[in-house]
Amino acid sequence: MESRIKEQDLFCDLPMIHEDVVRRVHGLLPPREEMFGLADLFKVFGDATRVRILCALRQSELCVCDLTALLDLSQSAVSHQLRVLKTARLVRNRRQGRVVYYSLLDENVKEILQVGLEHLAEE
Amino acid sequence: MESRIKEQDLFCDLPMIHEDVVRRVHGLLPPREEMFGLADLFKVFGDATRVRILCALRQSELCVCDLTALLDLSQSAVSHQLRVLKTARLVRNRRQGRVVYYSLLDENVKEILQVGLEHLAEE
DNA sequence: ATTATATATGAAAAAATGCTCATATGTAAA
DNA sequence: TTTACATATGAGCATTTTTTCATATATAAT
Repeated sequence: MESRIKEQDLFCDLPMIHEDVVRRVHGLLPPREEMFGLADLFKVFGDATRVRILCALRQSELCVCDLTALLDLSQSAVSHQLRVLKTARLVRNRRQGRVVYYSLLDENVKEILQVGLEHLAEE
Repeated sequence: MESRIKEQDLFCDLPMIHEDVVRRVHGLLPPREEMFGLADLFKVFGDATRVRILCALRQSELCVCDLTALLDLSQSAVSHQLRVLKTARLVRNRRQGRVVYYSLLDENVKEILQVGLEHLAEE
């Protein structure tokens, strides 16, 4: 993955650096793990197929077949992406007979989509 | 990229599909372009290096050299990612002499980071 | 039990992404 | 104008990601 910041690496060897600012910002950064987690979270949102799935589930619980119909993708591709979404804990599912229904896990997921959409609207 | 949804593709040929629900959800989906734009937006947030850059810029305007010092990356890598961030209109820059300072473009970017961090905290 | 159907999954192809290296550009100082 | 330095960028490589294809699993109906 990536190596830890060592103290001697905190500042580059160039003369024009703003040491004081860098040191202060470094102290205010979220923990490393948190930033990596944040990137991983957004990464899941960063795919058109998954966004479309999430937007659909925002309206209603849907089964895999429903989603396959809505998106122009193979059932396999949809299933694979649903697994990604479930692993990331953005959706949950329940089985009824041989049909598996998916829905958004919580309001937070809706909110993230919402903030993103609002950002796009403001341009 | 991806082909348009044709009317005959709206429903798959399986018998157990919930036609009514799918049709309703289809009408409520954001425009195709918007969902693709949303995915592209989150894609930019979906990388640890860029998230770290954004978290740093959340605290203060910084020059490329500062960022290179904060992250354990090459100046080239930082510059490349800054270009991605700028193209996505998440950061802006100003030149002062030969130093280029970067900062977040607007409050919206902070907000997106914030919502993401809050989601992580709720687990 | 056998067949049908909805979903899941492994492997491999295909596509996208991020980094490094070398080098270019732009500005300032000598 | 020559040199130095901060930043930018193109090309190539390595890695990751997403899709497809074939097939497996799970449940229901016959």
